[in-house]
Order: sequence, then structure tokens, then C-alpha cells
Amino acid sequence: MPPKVKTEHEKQQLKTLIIDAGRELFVTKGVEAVSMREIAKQIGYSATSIYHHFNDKQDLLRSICHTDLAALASTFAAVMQITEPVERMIALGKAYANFALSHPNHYRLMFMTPHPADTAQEIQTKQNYSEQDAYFLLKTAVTAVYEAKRFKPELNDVNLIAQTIWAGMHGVCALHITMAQDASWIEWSDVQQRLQLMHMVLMRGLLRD
Amino acid sequence: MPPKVKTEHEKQQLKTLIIDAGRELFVTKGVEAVSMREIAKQIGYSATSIYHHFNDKQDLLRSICHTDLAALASTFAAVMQITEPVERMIALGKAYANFALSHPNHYRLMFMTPHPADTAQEIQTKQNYSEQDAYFLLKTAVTAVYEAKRFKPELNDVNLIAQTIWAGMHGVCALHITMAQDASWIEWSDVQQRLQLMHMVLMRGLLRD
DNA sequence: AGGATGAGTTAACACCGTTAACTTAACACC
DNA sequence: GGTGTTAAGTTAACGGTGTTAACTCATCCT
Repeated sequence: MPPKVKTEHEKQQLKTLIIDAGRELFVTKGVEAVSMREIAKQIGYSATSIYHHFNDKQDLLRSICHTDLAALASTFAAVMQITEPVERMIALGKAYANFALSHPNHYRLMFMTPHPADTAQEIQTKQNYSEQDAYFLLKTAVTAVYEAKRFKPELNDVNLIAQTIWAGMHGVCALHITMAQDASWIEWSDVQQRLQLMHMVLMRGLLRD
Repeated sequence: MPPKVKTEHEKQQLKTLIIDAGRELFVTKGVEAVSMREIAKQIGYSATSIYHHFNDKQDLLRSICHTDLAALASTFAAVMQITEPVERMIALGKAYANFALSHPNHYRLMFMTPHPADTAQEIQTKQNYSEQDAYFLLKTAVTAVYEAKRFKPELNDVNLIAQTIWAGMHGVCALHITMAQDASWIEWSDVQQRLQLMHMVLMRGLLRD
């Protein structure tokens, strides 16, 4: 196909076309198993054309994750409508786990794969749009619970609390995702049961009696 | 070097030579960044010779993990000497976290990378040597606490409890490992603090008051 | 003595991410 | 309206990857 000068809109459109095709392939076949050529073929372009829109494969991967993080944040935003602080915090945890288990490969890309350090510019961007950031919403919800004095009195670091809740949910989800097919020699209990117990443990461990 | 018929012992020796070189490289540079040729060069053999001892790269990776799992199990075995059940269970958790944080790339290989389904034969082997298995030791420790009636009365599934403890520790460690360099936009609290709080939460959530 | 085996070799294949060099359509400007 | 510049595509190529095939030979078995 002969080249054409594109408007900013068309340019963005192709970029999201690449992102969508890349995500679909990455998510179903795994990052390492998908080649740039394959992604390009999927959208009917040559492989090298992708490099006009992304620096390299890592950059494409990061863009995908960034997009999906925004999607997660937007489902979080819906949950934030709940007014009762504790209830809201619990609902966030459930939404998180639900996302992880229903999009496991997505989740692996986003939270189980280390991405090389972002550029300073990208960090700046993220900070400016932090209201779209899922962690920010979690922290907000935790802060509300804290201000309602519902946490145990000795707990007074909101970041620490939020990160512990995150870690608890992440632990169940990540372990499930990496070990689900493998490690059949362990008598795994049902993942929903494990999530539920983790939830209970977190609440009993963090909230006032 | 001309070929030579080897005794069973020499054969195993070369196998562990490959495993050790492979682990060293994998752990310092990451699995995907290390080629079979590089491993071979390290030990002074040609790349293809590795294929006489392992089916493919995945197989080598699995063998490395299997070896290291045994190593983890042996540090667990030392902890098992503690007699007081609750104390012993806590010590296991700390040993686990200590292992994860002091050998992060090791840990990533073992618990954060999905390995394709083991062959039936390998599963059999693992089951037979389950006393060397780290999870088995955790489960044993949890069972002892359970039998001492120290868990909350409504908790009566030992596997579920063990897996929840595992998930909690794993969550903190895994999140730390994947997010340590990246995600500088989050105000991470100290990882030791996070571990400590997770520990406290797990105990308060699981044990009788 | 002589064939079978097994542990090593080199050569080669198909594919990968990425770069370089090229083509051509659209725009900016005199 | 010609003309240079730029943007967005292309094909060709490079070096590297996991892996397989074909080949040596030293050793063992009979």
C-alpha cells in the first residue's frame, strides 16, 4: 500500500490498531511467542512499519500495559461510587481479583512482568494523570477508611496499608496464574475460596474489631 | 574435544555443570537474555552438546528450578527443628521471604514464571520425594498448628490455610520484585515493613485471639 | 576383530528483533 | 506550478536465536 500523510487522528487510530492486535496476540500466546512480523501480518502492514509508531517491542508492550491500566482504573472508578468506606475498599479488592482472574494473561503483562524503567517523560505523564491511576484510587479508598478511624489504632501509614492489601490480593492471583496448570502435585483448594479467605484475613488483620 | 564414554557419575557431573552455569547466567541476566550458545561457551562445550542432556531450553530451566526448590526445602528443613508450632510456622514464612528477597531472580524463575506442564514421570518423581518439598513442610507446620487448635475455630482446611499464608508472603515478595525498579511513581514503603505487616495480618487473621 | 552405542562436533534451518536504504504521496513555499 | 521536505510506508539485510541433521570417533560388547 502506498504511503499517505495522515492526520493526527488517523495516526492515533493506527497506533491503537497495533496495540489491539498486539494485546490480542500477546494475551493468547504469550509475549515471547509473538513476533513483530506476526502482529504486522494481523493488521496487514509490514513488520517494520510498527517501528514508525513504537521504538521497539518493549515500547509496544509498555503502551499496551499503560492502556490496560487505564481500563482497570476506569472499572475502579465505577466502584468508587460506593460511599461507605469499608464496603468500598472491599469492593475494590474484589474488582481487582475479578480483573486478574478473568484476564490472566493481561494481568501477567501488567503486574507480573517487569518493564524496564520508564523514561522521565513517561513518569511525568503518569503523575499528571494520576487520578486515572488504579493505585491512586485504592489509596484514596484506604485513606477514607483511615480517616473514619476504622483501622486498628497502631496502623497509621496509608501507603503501607494499601500496599499490603494489594500484595495480599496479588499473591493469591499471581500464584494461581503461575501455578494453575503446573504444580498439579499440590492439592490446590478452589481459587475463590482462597480469595475469600485472604479477604477475611486482610480485614480481620487490619480493621478494628 | 573428542568424545568419550562416561560413567553415570561423570554424566551427572556434566549435567550439574550445565545446570550451575545456566542458573548463574539466567539469574544475573534473565532467562530470555541468555542463549544456549552462551551457556555452552561458559563451560567450554559446543551449544548442541547441551541437547544431549536436556530436551530443550525449557527442560534445562525446569531442571534448574527443581534443583533450587530442593535447596529451599533444605533451608526449610532446618527451620522445622523448632518445636513450638506457631513459632515454627512464622519462622518458615520468614525463611521464605528471606530466600525470595536475597535471590530475586532465582525466585522469579521458581515462582513467577509458568513452566509448561511437567511430564507424568516428573510428577511421579516429585510425589515420591515430597518430603523434600518445601510446600510439604509448610503444610506439615500448618497441620501442627491446626492440631494444637491455635487457628480460629471456623478454619478447618489445612491446604487452604497453607496456601493463603503462601499467597500472602508471595504477594509481598513478587510485587516487590516486579515493581522494585519500575513504578517509581508509587511511594513504596520499605519492603521489610510490608513483610512485617503482612505477617501480622496473616497471624491476626488466622490465629485465635 | 568388528559392529553398536553414545558423547561430542560442525553445518545448517527457520525464525527473531531491528536497522538501512529506498519509494512515494502530501504538504510548504517561492 | 515546479520544487524541496517530510512522513509513512515498503523491501532487503544483519546478526543472533533455538533447534535439528549429519557426521566423528573413542569406547564397550560379543
